[in-house]
Amino acid sequence: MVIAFFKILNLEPTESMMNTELILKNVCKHISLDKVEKDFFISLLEPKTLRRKKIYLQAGEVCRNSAFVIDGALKSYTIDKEGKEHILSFATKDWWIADMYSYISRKPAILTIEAIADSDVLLLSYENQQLLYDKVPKFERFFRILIENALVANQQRLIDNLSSSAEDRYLHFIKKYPSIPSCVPQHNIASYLGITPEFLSKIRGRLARKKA
Amino acid sequence: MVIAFFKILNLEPTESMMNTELILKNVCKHISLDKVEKDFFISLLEPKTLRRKKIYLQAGEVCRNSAFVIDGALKSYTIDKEGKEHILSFATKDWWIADMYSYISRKPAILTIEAIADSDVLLLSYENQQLLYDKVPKFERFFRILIENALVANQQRLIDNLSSSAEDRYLHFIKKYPSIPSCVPQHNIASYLGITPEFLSKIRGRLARKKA
DNA sequence: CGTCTATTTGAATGTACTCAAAAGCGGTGG
DNA sequence: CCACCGCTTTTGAGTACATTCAAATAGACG
Repeated sequence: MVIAFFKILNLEPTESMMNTELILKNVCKHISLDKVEKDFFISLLEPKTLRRKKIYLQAGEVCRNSAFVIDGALKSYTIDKEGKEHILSFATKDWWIADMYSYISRKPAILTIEAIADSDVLLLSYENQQLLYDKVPKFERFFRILIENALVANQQRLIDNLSSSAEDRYLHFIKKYPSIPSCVPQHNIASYLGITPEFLSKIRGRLARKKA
Repeated sequence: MVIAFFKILNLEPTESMMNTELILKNVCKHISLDKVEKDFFISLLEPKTLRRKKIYLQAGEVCRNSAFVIDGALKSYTIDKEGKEHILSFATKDWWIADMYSYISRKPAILTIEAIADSDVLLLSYENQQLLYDKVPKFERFFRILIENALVANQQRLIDNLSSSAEDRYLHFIKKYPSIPSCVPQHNIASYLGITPEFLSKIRGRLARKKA
């Protein structure tokens, strides 16, 4: 909540306040940047603080930004015709989140994005991203790689959904994302796995009994 | 099967034989190319003909190429521990197919890719793709967009799987890909939808009776 | 025409869901 | 500090959706 603190004092956030280290490290995993490029990139970001339950993007609006999570946790989800929430993705520290469809097509978002916990994010607007592509073409590569990885992860998840039981999917989830269960309510995890909260509870009961 | 014909005669396929129009049109939907760039791109492609049931990529091997389908139909799938096949994607005319994970990581493929019908494809090797990125950076953009679209489609499918019944998923599928049911056996569609062939048959029976 | 594979049909079963109610768990105020 | 509130999780009984297994039909190809 560092950024929030400076916001309250009504100071312009500076680089040091923004905790740019994390995002630069994230980018430099895939491309190398010199000082000027780093500074330019950082200058395009807008820090933002979200309180728990704050809806950052409402389905129906155009998603104008990609958000990089510095701290906290967000979720993206759809609401079906019966009013049920289905979580497409979580994003915690060091992850990006957006309604990809809306962001790239400039059409109304299908997803709603909401803070699960108080969160600090850095926003990169679509316009700034295009600017970035023009001035520092390396970023085409960075975001291509980012999306490639997202696609692969998504495909894995799809295969998982097609081939595994709810129990196996849950076990796989807590193994792959051990940090998430601690910061996300259980019924959200059920939604992500595509099962009801009641059933997830029963699975957990069964597993606990099995272990004992 | 034009390419196959020339292969039999042992002639080097030329541009005109390769039906490059389709792939160039596919590329030029997103980036514009001059003659030299087009020719260079085409020079990096390798035409290949696959008979029905031919396994083009075996899980465990490294996926060295992306395949663009000129004609025919392919599927990518995994086999689970119980020996059941789960189809991740189909590819017909004007689509790309690869084991994305293996292709970008150079690690053993998770997916097997197989021709469902006799097919003609154009292969772009990983090395040639890197070459292409170097010489014609616009292609970074093209493949980024391609993957963005693939990611969005995948996310949609995931949401669909989380939120809809098998019947709704089937209806959605035949609406979205009306051309596929005619060239793909029904049990493959069941596998894609994540249900058993028997159950898909029952759904179809129910729908037919409903309509009448 | 016979063989092989794909699809359909039916009965029994299992996995996951619905609905309802109870128990747990922070917070907040008296 | 305890009592109460709202929200999440657990538990249980009954139900629905989808699977398994087995057998019958239908289609495709030599």
